[in-house]
Amino acid sequence: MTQTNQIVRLKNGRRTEIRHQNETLILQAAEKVFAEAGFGGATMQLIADLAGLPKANLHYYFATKEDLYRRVVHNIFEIWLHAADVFEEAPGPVEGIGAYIDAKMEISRRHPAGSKVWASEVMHGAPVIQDYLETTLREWTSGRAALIQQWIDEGKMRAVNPEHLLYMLWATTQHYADFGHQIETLNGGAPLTERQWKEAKETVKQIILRGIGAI
Amino acid sequence: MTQTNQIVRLKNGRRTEIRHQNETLILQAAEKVFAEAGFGGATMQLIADLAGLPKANLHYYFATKEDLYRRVVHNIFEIWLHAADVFEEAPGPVEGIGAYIDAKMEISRRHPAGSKVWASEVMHGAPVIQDYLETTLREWTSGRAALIQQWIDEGKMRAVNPEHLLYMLWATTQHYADFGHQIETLNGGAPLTERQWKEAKETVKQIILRGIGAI
DNA sequence: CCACAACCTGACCAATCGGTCAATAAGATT
DNA sequence: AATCTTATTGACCGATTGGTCAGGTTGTGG
Repeated sequence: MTQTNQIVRLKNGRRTEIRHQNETLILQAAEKVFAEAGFGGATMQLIADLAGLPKANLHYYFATKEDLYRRVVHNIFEIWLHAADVFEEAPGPVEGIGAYIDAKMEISRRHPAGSKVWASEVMHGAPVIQDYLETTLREWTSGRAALIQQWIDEGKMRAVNPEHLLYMLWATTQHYADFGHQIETLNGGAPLTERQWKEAKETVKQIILRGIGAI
Repeated sequence: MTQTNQIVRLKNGRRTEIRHQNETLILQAAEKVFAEAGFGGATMQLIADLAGLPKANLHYYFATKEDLYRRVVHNIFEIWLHAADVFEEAPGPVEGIGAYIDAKMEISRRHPAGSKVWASEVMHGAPVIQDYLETTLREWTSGRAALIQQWIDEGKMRAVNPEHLLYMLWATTQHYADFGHQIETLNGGAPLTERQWKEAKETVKQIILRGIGAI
């Protein structure tokens, strides 16, 4: 089975490459349009125009608008989830939470569109990824909450509710993507500079790490 | 002019009452639908059904979908803005920021739909309230930032970037409305209880006030 | 070179959208 | 009771939507 698939893939290298390239192109355009207009406001025509393809071509690769949307959301969810790998290996809250804040701030900076799509999906009741919330995310959360509790028991930080601390981390870091337009407006219409991003990260880390008594 | 208007209003009491009642009814339904479906996903028919009125009746009170949406957003913005009156009268960060967190958490709890509409509007580039961001909100923000800076100068709290502190306050409190569905899912599918809301408020206040060195 | 499969796309369609309008009902004014 | 204004609504309309499909092109294996 695996061998056959590999042979086919080698022989059809050109074909699968075309498919992969076009799917990526469409997914990137879709992420942008969904972020800017929301699921309801986005149209297949807009996505097609941004991708530089005829609309019918989109439906060749993605059967429905919802299928395309689902793929976009799943891609973001993966990035979102793996940003927390730094959490596990850390010896304590200073390193673990500090690195997590850095990682999530970087996601907000590098993938603002994806973050908005994710926020929008959850805000509208998670019609597409409800099962993920109930399985993967729930496990992830209780795992990290347990780790935080362990740090508390070991005297590495003050006793705070781990769940609410996690919500604070999500909220604060995600804010820089979701409300990026508001921040930019309040910043005189200009995006945050390299220095300002650094200051944002430092401020958030300082307040939270000090707030939980880790430093 | 004023006297004439008053006479007219008294004489037309019944009429203006009908108008006021229907506008309120429509605005409440619209807030809910816009929050659940976004501007693009919301339809006048859905709003009409939720309000229990024929669609044509909506257009009698609100010329266009955008007019209706604009009114919903403005209403939220007013609530949002006046929540910060507590800020000004406070002698220091413990009272000022503490009360502000309480007020904003209460808004997230009592007006989750409105908060989502506001978040959605900003997330999509504030097409309707961009002027408000550039005028009212900008003044409001620089005013509060100056007050925070004053507290810092008076030694009432540590030196942190006031803007980023404000963003943290907005993000954290608003999160309980915008991501309420996610929180509810992680809470076993049940809304936060009275006790959990209280714990959320306390955790947020503790971490932030301690994080800025105010307690 | 042929046959087959994957890829591409202009033209088209039913459904739904925001919005209009003429006709009617209800309330207020004289 | 006559008259005027406001409120109500079913029927309707042009525009746009997601999605389909037939027919053509391109790449691949034999």
